[in-house]
Amino acid sequence: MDLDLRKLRYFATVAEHRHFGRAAERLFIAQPVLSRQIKSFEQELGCKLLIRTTRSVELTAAGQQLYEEAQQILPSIAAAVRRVHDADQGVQRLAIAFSPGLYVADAIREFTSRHADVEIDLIPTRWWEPDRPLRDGRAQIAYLRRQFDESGLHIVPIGQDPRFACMPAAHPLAARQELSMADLDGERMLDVPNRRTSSIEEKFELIASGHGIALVPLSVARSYSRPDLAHLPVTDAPGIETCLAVATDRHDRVLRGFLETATAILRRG
Amino acid sequence: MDLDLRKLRYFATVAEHRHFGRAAERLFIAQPVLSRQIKSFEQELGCKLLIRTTRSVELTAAGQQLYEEAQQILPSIAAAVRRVHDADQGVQRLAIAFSPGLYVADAIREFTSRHADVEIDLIPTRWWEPDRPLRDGRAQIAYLRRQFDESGLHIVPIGQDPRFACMPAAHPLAARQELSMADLDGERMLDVPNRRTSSIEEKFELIASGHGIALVPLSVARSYSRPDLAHLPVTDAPGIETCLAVATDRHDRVLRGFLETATAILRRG
DNA sequence: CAGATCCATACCGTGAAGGTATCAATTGCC
DNA sequence: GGCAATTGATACCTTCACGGTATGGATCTG
Repeated sequence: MDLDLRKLRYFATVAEHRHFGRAAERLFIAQPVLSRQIKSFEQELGCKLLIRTTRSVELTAAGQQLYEEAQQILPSIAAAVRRVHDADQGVQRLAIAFSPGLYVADAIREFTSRHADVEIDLIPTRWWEPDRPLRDGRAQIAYLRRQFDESGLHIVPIGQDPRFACMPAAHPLAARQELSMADLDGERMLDVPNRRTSSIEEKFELIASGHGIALVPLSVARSYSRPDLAHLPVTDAPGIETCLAVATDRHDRVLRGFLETATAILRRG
Repeated sequence: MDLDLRKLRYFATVAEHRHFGRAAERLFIAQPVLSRQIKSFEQELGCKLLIRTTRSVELTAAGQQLYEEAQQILPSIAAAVRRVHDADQGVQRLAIAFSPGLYVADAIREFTSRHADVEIDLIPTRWWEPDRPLRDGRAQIAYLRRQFDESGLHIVPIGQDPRFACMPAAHPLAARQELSMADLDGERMLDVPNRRTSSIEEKFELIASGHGIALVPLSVARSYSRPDLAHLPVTDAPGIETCLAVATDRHDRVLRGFLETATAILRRG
């Protein structure tokens, strides 16, 4: 019924070396023991894993699949045990779910500088279900763009993320204090990432070299400031609403601390 | 050294019930056995997991952490074993990595209808490292926007995804059959999709409420059609290059089949 | 054909897991 | 306060899985 992790490790070593003798040596056990363990493992699983001749060891389809699974499972178990030991040493932990569209680096940097003892787990989510890790308990906080008000979640709007126009410092508009969307009419706007740029850095390269102007959220503008680029607030651009969702059943010190930090970040602008 | 999954299951059951007797009953073992196994488990891990009095059972911090880990580990192991059994029954499997910005549903639907015997694993990636699952063996195929030519990956451009202008249905241009980039001069263009700024849904909200026009790939236009939006092909807009990356070390029938399907999809338009 | 290589089998000792019987401690009732 | 009930821990026994050594059978090599 339970998968035996020791046997899984034995199997993974044999699969890696394709050789019982060398695998046994690596595992610090005698070769006959390894043969017997693998055989027993195959019986427990109910399927053959290895095709052995006296001169070669090959993987069956099931064996190949199990080998790939083992390469996921074994390190993840080791990491889990490490986290348990950390918790035993008093390390607090906060798992934050975020969709790729949301910029969380500032809040996390600020939070970790204040709470150096708290370990952060970043859990990437699929953008169409940003609340999933929250619901299945894998995260305590989730970043969302729009407002979910589904049951069991507590939504905390942490502010409008204002948008900035990013342009070359030499651009005529760069002398202004702020802009409106009307000022940008007729400007060449970069719809990135496009065929030439996919990284945000390349985007700023393009802007700096005069290929156009882009609208970016405050947090991006702040973290990519360079002397040859100007960022101007666009007063009437629709802000991007960012929310934090927290599960209703947990309200500890760490969680409250992060909410405060995240809110403060956006407020400060 | 190896975590004992049986003991982990025992512990998880005790943690769930907070009661040795009932947990033992659920596990179909005698209560003293359970007590001894938990004690042994704590010694193996090197930390206390439970605070027991004769009338109550509580979790320590380490115990709480381990309980959460167990809720991830145990189902994932069961799923892994299922996949191994599937593989043993001849079920082929294909893991596809994709960043949220890339639309893969059409290709997958088409592929599964042709290869009903192949199980698809969808692996969401962080957009800044879309090739990660490929490199660590968790996926056989990765969707990318731009051309990575890093070592060990084989890049297959599967075509230009033509771009459509998305605008309110009431917009003057919406009556046209097709557009050129010149027609869009002076229009307010929305700087999305930008993985750092906005969800797709929000983008279409903005467009519908008259805040601008956006260029979107065909696949996105097709899957987000709504009555108040119009999508018109832009004949001279540079297409968005979509690539598939495959690990160089695997070239089986299933993988080749998917490449063909994905290419055909984009060709058909 | 002889020797080397390599995996499998046979057999043995140790220890962990499961069982039953019972103890010790706390709670609750009278 | 004392007694019964509840609950987890301990003691002791049996079985079986895991480790070891010795050896067999098959295949490749010179």
